[in-house]
Amino acid sequence: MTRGSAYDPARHGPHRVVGTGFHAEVYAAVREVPAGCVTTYGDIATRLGRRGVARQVGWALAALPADREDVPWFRVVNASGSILRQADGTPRRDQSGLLAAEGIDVSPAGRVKGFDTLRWRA
DNA sequence: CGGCTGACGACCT
DNA sequence: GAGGTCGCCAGCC
Repeated sequence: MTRGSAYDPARHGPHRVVGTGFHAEVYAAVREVPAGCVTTYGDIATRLGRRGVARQVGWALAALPADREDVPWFRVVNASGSILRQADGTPRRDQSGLLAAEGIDVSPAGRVKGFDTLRWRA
């Protein structure tokens, strides 16, 4: 992300509404995920009728402003059931903590315990 | 218009 | 499980 392809508040500002309807579609889909469940980027993409665009879903969530607390982004994990982590292992946001608040355990390695049974599909 | 980057995923070794 | 490859496509330069 050397040239601002990903969401960068320093460049775009926290209030900038990025893109067209795509982001809104993603956010709407994520809001449908019930508390205590998890889903994947790929599932969101499929739910939007855009199978295979999991990457764009991730892009949209990366652009999610911090004040959008109505979007439970932390319930979205990758297809392996792993949560967000930076290269150094420090979470960019406390995803495991937010999940724990809903009764979802995350292993030290960053994987949702019982992912297969907690996984929610539309 | 061309090139580049990804909070990804399926598949292969 | 751990790595590498390729495809996906929106947004920015």
